[in-house]
Amino acid sequence: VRRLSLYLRGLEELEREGVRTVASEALAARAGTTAAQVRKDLSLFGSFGKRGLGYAVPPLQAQLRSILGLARPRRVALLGAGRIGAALFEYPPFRERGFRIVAIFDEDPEKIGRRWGGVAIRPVDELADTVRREEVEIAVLAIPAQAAQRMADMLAAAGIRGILNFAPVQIQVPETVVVNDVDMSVELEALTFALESAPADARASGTAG
Amino acid sequence: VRRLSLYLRGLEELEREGVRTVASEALAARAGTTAAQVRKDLSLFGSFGKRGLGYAVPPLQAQLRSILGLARPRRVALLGAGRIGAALFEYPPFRERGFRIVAIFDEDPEKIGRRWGGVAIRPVDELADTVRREEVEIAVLAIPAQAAQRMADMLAAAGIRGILNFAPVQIQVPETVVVNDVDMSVELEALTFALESAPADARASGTAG
DNA sequence: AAGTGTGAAGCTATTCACAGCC
DNA sequence: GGCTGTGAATAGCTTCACACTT
Repeated sequence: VRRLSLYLRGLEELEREGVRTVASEALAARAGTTAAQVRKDLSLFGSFGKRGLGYAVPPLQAQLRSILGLARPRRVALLGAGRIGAALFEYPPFRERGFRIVAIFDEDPEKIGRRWGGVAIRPVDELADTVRREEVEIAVLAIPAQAAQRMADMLAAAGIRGILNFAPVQIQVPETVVVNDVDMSVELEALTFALESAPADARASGTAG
Repeated sequence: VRRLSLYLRGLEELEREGVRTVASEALAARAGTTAAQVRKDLSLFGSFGKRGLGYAVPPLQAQLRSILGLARPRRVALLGAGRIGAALFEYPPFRERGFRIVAIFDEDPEKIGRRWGGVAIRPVDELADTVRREEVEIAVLAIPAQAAQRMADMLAAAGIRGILNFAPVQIQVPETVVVNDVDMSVELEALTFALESAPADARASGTAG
């Protein structure tokens, strides 16, 4: 599934380079996978290519955006105005893909009331109201582990639909909420595992899973 | 593989709670998986449990640390002293697991010469020397996409063994280098995909893959 | 009784190979 | 001739079920 997102990125690069049409082989190289994989993945959602030619870049881009649910902008709340929150708030790929951070929350009274690029940092007790008023669909959890479950409960109660969780803890949510975890120390440890267990035959790129 | 890392975290939590012994069932709950999965995963590396009792927390922790290559501290270089770099530099789970950031690099002359908690921000042309002198094993790439391949080439030439890549681009490295990609916008798009394709039966936690 | 370790079964994902279209 | 779409084959991963140990 997340390969689709890599294909979309590859197509954006190709478009910037002025390429109009692309073969599965070339797209696979950009996404770090194989031509057969690209074709299988895409054919799962429809027939987008032309035999003998390849895929037309702009239409396939539009298709992928639609499949990935990026056809319309998404309203996002950021929880946690610390360093990770700051990094995510300014992260260009988010806004390029249509994610709009419309609300920021923090528990630190020092931070509450400040503004980041026109968005006020609010106290957590305004969460439910703000989520509803601003029609927030997605929350990004950039807070310490011990606060994560509490915030997840409030978000679920406020009717959020998805959570991108950067907190290094497993959160429990009702079935109505989709969670995706991004765990940076797990990723770093996957790397040391690969270093430890394959110091000789270490194969490149993405093998650290 | 990255479940091992989640088990380790669960064991650390359990130790803080004073628990001495744990069943696969309970550990699975913390890691968001099943008891059978925990037993399979662990049995792949040895027999760590006692039938009828479960796993002894501290020894299993030590075993997992060793399997994950965390037995000794790892010397890390941070490339990119921007917002993402700042977030990662201060990220407590990294230092808790024995990752030591011993060098920081950036291309911005404004930033070069500054210090973050005693570590100087250096220009990129000092990279090879510093990596060797400081015996850096791992690099964290927290830089824009267009600079990533260039930095990866320099790191590979300097003899780095692993790269944790936060840049939203696929980098090419020689076989001697292991790369692990962390792509935040891919993760966010995996979430919107799940929202789009399963608005009704959305199952919780980790389903967004 | 409680709970691991593990073969076997079941399932999902990837790769192969090639017919069919441009 | 080049390249997609896709069944078939393969590989990898997860769940099941239960013998066996404490």
